[in-house]
Amino acid sequence: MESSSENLVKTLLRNPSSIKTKSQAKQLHAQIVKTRGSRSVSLATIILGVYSDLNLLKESLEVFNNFRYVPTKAWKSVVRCYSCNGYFRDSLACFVEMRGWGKLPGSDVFPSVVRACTHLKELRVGESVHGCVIRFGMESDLYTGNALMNMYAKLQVSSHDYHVLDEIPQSDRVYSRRSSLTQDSEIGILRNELIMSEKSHFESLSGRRVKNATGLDSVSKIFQMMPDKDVVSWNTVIGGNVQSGLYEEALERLREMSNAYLKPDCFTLSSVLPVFARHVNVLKGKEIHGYAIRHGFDKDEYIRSSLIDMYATCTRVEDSYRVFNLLSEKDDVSWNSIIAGCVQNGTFVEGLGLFRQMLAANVKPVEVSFSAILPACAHLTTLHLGKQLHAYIIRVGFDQNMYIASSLVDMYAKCGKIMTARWIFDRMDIHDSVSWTAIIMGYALNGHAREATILFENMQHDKIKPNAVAYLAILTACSHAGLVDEGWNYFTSMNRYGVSPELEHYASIADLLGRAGRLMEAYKFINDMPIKPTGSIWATLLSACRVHKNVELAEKVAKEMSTADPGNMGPYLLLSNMYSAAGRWKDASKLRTNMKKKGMRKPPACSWIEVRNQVHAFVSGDTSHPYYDQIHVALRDLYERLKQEGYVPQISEALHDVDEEQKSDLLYTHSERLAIAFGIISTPAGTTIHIIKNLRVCVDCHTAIKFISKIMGRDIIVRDNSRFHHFKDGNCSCGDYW
DNA sequence: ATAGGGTTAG
Repeated sequence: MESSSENLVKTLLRNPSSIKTKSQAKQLHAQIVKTRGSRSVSLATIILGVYSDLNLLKESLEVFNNFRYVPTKAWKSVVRCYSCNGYFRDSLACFVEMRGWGKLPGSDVFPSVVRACTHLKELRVGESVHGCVIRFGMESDLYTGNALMNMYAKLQVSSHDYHVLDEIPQSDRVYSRRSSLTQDSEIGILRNELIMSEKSHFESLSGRRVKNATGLDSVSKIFQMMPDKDVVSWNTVIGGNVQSGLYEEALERLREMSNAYLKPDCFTLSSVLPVFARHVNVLKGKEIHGYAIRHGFDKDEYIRSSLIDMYATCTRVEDSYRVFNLLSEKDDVSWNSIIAGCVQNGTFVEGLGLFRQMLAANVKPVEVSFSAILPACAHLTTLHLGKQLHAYIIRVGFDQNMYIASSLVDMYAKCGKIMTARWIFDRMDIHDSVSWTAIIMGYALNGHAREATILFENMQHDKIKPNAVAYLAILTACSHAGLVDEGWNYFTSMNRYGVSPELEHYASIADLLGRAGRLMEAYKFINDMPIKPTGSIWATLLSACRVHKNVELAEKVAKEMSTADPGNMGPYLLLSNMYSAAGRWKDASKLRTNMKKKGMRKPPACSWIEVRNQVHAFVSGDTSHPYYDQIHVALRDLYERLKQEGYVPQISEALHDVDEEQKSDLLYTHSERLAIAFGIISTPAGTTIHIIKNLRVCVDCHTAIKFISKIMGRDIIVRDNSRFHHFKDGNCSCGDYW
């Protein structure tokens, strides 16, 4: 009996990996202590190895702490065990101490150490470890190589940020943004020890990091140098390429992978699905979905989240919903995918609803959740929701996240709170082209063209090259302020900076010329464009014709427009309004009858206002609001005071063939006036009134609101469908130019 | 040792 168990112990000690459970390991340990005591260093090392391989941290540490002299193998076991249990700081600390004792690391410990660096987001430490790997000739180890690729894929900055970081010591940047450990003195000391002792890999190679002389990123470079590669290696390099936006490379790798007779698996598929989603059409995406189903991958939760995203990116949100509803367990990623899908496809209210459902389902929102939902508040101009989200963001400490900060800037700007937007912008520690563009567009929409141009220049001083969207922002600023020459200069400079103008830029210039009254120039510009003009470009010119009362050109443009975009009722509507304004009632009514025959209906003018966290909507001529009587009284009162101040209604804007009295009646039932009157009676004196309108403000309302701001001593901010008007002391920020 | 979701666009 005694000898047979002794034989078993011997067999097990010769082959420790045959121990598969905790109780087996503990029994063996107990047996050894019983028969041979606990003094044998080599036996303890074997036991520690067994515990460590089974991820038993507590047991491993008990053995480890009993050593008086720690053998190399024991160090390695503990480093591994710490890392596997998520104690990355301890793993690194142990590794540093082990190196301090002069112990030689190997392929059995590097993967864990690299993994610890990855999780701790310690790129510089990781690079030092990489240097160490090279020095010990372990770069050809499969597992170490895979771990290193994974680390660089996760921690290196993506290639489009690159120019920002080129000129600045990158270590500073990486720590200030990515590391949560900057203030952690313990790891700080650790880091310094490591960096002092192990020379950073890329510093020793070229002094240049991330990208190097070969033009390859670190991930691809390691991949190329690896002598043995398995599916994990391929998946990691493909995932890394996708993360850095190197889509072509990723797909090329995928082809090479098949040529190497390796079968793509779940990991491969969920890494490349986003590429198909963004660069190939729905059909290709469906094909991939089919492939996933045939190979049984579609039950994988990761694949499903990717599919939700893919269908949403291809504007097929219904299909996203279908996949989403199939999920048995919905985690944060699947929620965020469907929410982002809604928001990106313009169904903002649904997006907000899903966000609430996610919270109700006790799924904690992460950074991505907020940057996905904030644009919904921006587009809906629901400041109270945006503020609530902002408060939440501050409480959980996400306010320095680039994506979140940029969407907060955008949200506040779109809600007319340009100063708050600026405040957040100024407090960001790094700006990228997106955050710059958000603030520039914010100033543009709020009518502060000067500030927009200054920021546009500052952006370039900050070494950010303007891209197509940034140009669109600055052109918008110019066109809203009537800065024709500046706008034209920016437009012509685009090619010099390697940005080729697209349809939107041409549209913006056409708008710029048209608004400025240079109608014929605009007409010629549109006709001479290298791109076929669309209905919407003609529409901007048409509305310019209306503002500058050029009926002849308007008729011509309306014709062009209905050819370019036959289903659009815009031209009829505008033209009919112009006929009305010019007193050509017959032409107007003929056109309207025609529209009715074609089944076209005019969207109702609508304005809304937030009072005490509630949205109140008013349609033109609306009498259904519970406080309508008070609103009506307030409007009459206002009208009297306006008249005393010298306000004269511009009845041509009433656009209907009715007698004078009715015209002025129509004038003070416009939806924005209802909303403003309600705002005045339901908020304390002096409070700024924010109004949102779905159509452009008419000339008469614009004049009236200027008077109201003066008489009532109120700032009134009106966002119409293209910009903001800040009314103050009888003036408007648009300078009567809109 | 590997995977999915995010910001600007009249």
